[in-house]
Amino acid sequence: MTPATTAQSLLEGWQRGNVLAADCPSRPLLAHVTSRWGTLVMIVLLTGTFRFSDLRRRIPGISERMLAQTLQQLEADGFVLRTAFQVVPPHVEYSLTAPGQEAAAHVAALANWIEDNLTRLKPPAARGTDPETAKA
Amino acid sequence: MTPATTAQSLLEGWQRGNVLAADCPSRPLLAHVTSRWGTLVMIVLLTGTFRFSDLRRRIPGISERMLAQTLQQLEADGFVLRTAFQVVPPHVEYSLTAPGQEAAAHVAALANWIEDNLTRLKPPAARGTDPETAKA
DNA sequence: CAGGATCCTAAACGATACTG
DNA sequence: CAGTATCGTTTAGGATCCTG
Repeated sequence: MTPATTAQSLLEGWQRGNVLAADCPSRPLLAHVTSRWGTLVMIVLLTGTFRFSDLRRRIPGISERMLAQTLQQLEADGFVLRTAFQVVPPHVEYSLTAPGQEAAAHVAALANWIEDNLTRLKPPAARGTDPETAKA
Repeated sequence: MTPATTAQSLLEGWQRGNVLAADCPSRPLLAHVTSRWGTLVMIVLLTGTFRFSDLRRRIPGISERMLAQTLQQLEADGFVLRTAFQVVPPHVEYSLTAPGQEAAAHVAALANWIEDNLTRLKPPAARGTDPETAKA
């Protein structure tokens, strides 16, 4: 850590509009939104407001821990709005903020593009034997 | 491996257009393109054709291994075109395929959106003390 | 120059048990 | 119901050395 960590010096390290810089503030945000579960949570929330359990059911394979963690990140980032009703048993609803909806739209656009263009990419045969799957 | 692995039976496991299914074929593709370095490689390649060393220099912080691995994945997926000239010393050029450019455009759009909307998301104070950074 | 091989650390992830 | 705490496993990622 350098002695003079002023706003000025911080700005010197990365050019504005450069996601490539390792210390670009947008990197963690991008990471959260493009993370394994972050992507799916954003896509699901794009379709409505849901409770914790609803989200778990709609995202097959996600664990409680990962869902909670992902939601907290996205909330801290300002993508997700968490609304807790003070009742017992607890009732919490999750939805997208206004910026969250815009970001989610981009994420969904990418996901949809990939689905729609699967055949233009590598042929099914190649996809079946890629290193990821065949590593066993 | 089930006895009848027909196209039909494969289609039964996941509904078309559902990235949420754990076994959706688009998931690995999405994962590669949204991976830490995959994103950056795609964005850089969107601006032109580059050699291995060029890419390393343009993506600060990436290691040889990760660059090689990322490029191989993206090539296997059909996003990246690898052109090797048979000369010594070796000369290899990387560029985006046609579908790769479309995919990269989506990735870049998301990254740019985040940069442009940083201030609409959490205030700088919150970003400075998020769990990721302050975990030490 | 463009990687492959190897070894290692850190982080992500998952399962389970428990609590207000 | 909506999480937290803890633990163990798996994977991503990094450093280094080596080769065609």
